[in-house]
Amino acid sequence: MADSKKSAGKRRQLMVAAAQVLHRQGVERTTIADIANAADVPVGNVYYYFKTKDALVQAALAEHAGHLAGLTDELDRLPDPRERLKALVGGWIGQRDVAARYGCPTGTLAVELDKREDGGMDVEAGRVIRLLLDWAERQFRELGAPDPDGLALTLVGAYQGMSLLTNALRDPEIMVREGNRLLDWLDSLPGDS
Amino acid sequence: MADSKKSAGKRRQLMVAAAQVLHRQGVERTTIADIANAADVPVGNVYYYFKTKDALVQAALAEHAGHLAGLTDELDRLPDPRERLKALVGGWIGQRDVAARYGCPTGTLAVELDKREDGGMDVEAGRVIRLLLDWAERQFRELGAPDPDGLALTLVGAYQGMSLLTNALRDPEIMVREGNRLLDWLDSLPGDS
Amino acid sequence: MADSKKSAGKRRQLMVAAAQVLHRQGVERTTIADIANAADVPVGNVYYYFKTKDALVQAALAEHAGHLAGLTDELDRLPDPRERLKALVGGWIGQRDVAARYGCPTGTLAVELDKREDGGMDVEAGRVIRLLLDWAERQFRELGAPDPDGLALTLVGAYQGMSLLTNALRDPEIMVREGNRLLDWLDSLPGDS
Amino acid sequence: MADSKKSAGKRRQLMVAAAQVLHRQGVERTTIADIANAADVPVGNVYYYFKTKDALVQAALAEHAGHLAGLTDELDRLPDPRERLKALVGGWIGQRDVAARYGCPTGTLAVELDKREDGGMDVEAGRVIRLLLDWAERQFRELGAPDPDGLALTLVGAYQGMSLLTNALRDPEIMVREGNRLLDWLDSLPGDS
DNA sequence: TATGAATGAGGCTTCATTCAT
DNA sequence: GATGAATGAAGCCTCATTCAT
Repeated sequence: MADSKKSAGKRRQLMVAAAQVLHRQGVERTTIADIANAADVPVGNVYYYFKTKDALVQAALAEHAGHLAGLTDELDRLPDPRERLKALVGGWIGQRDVAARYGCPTGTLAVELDKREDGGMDVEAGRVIRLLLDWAERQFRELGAPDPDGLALTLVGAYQGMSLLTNALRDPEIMVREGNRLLDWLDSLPGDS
Repeated sequence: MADSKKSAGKRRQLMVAAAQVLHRQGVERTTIADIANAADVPVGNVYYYFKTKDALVQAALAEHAGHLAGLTDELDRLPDPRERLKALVGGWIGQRDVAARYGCPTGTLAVELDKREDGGMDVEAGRVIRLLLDWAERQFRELGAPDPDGLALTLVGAYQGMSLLTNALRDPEIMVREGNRLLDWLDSLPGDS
Repeated sequence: MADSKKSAGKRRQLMVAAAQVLHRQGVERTTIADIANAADVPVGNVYYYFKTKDALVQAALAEHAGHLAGLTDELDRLPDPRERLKALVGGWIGQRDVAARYGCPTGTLAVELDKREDGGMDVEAGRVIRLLLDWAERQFRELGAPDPDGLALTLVGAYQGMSLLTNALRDPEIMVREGNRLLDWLDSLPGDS
Repeated sequence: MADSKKSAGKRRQLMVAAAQVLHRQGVERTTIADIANAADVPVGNVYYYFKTKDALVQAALAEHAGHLAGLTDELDRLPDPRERLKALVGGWIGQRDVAARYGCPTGTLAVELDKREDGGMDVEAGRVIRLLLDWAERQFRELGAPDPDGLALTLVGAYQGMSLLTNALRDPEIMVREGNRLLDWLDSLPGDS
């Protein structure tokens, strides 16, 4: 059973390992060998699954997107949009230690990819961020709040900003403080619930 | 006299060039040669002014810190703390095109340096960010607002977040939108002015 | 029946594909995968038919030899040796576009194999060329021309030379010009016909 | 004195080494390290003089062109064009052992480069061959022979062909035999001398 | 001080060949 | 037999750093 998964799963293993290692070490400081080791795959074999390092980075981005989609799907089960948003923020706070150490995966990746000339990989990163923006906007809209688009921008921007500060100052408490402020803000918004 | 200036000036030239090029290309993708070229200094000569690449990065950080100090000094001439804060935000909005293309210099540098193992260079980046935090806190305090510490965190966090989104989505308008929101927010704060 | 043919046919498919692809891309720039693809055979399967890449190259050489044998057999049906030789040259001229693009298959292969250290594969290439030399010598001898050996050398040498120039200068007209000169030369030779 | 040449001469050293090693081993089988070793230069340093392996190959081609120019300059001192051409052929015969082992430098290089996709390096090889064609044509024209263009093609074609056969069959005597035939042919041409 | 040149470690990628099913 | 996957040895190239003058 484990074996039947092996072959099909190796690609996945690599994606997961890439997502994690790239988040921790950054794109440029991470070698293919690093990822191969983390995935417990021989270096040469990586190229059977991904033609270039860039392809692996893209895969890591996709992995983050998938993770995010899984998270929002989870949240969508909550009946109330305000509660969904608050649960999202709660999740951020829960990740404060990771954020303090490595920052927001998508955000830091986006920053790094932006410096590359590679065709449109930065755009790809933007797309992942937009996933979150769009989901948030839907919640605000469902809530009946005015300017849901702008509110989403504010929320996600606040998240990226507090992640960055938390990371730069190595202080998880920032995440708590600003997270709670966001929770209050969400509560203060007029809306159907 | 010209000569004594020259060598002192070369060091400065390198710092300025480093700050600019590192902001645009990122730390890892920038070579010593890139910076040397931008500063119009022969490659071999760089090492007379900076022992290692890391030292150059540090210098770039210091350059950013100096620039920031110059900016806040400028703002400090304004009589009213609320106006100072609003002028700061106005400056951010004015930089929207740079932000869309390259992000916030200090923020992106901090993100990249965090991924390095090098001794404490990430801390250094944090220090630059804290300069801004401290200045903002002083303004809020002078304004008589409650929790000036938290307000500074919110303000600077919002700046970093909106810079990141602006950059990731390549849309300067985000900077305008969120910047205006911050201006309104500053106006809404209770205070002595 | 279909199946028994299949596996025998696959070997042949690979030989034909190898001959073609190696001619076009050269030995060193051609990968096993290239040949496998051209032959529509899974990569891993190639090794059931040929132990090494070298064996495939040898097979391509044999394929060229076989092709050459088929050609001379065809020509041998002509009653007159002078006509046979002229028909050979006519065939060369007819191949001018291929020659302009890729050169003479045997000649270019010989040049490349000569650079290898591999045991005697260059000798093998020489053998294929000698097939042609020997056949030409027989025709000259049958024609009663003096020094048939030397004439064969001159004829085949001229062919290799004009192929190379045609290829290097990418000009098929060279093949026509020099081919016609050879035809005149053959006509001018004293002989029984 | 030797030292003053060192720095300026290193580029040249590399060109000469490249020309020789590439002739012997072929383009694809030759590594940068091979050339670096032959030139007694550390591998990493090669890239200071030549940006890529292709650039080195180009340089080798230029070296061959230079060598050829030197040769024809030498020949141009002879008063009679027929003698110049005969001296050229004599030189070819004199090189028979090299030809038997490695073929004609320009010809084999042209064959190999033709298989590459690299931008126009094959054309470059053609240009070197054309140098020889043009020189020969000038001699035939000066001799007053009809169709000097065609005669040059015949002469150089014969050279390439006999080099290839000599190399493929590993028999220097072919060079002697065909070389002498060319000498007779040159003598038989009507002309002013 | 100034500078072109030198050095070598390390990263990405390709590919012939071998395995496991 | 058949086949996708695995493996590791090179090869090309970049670059921080050091040297020699």
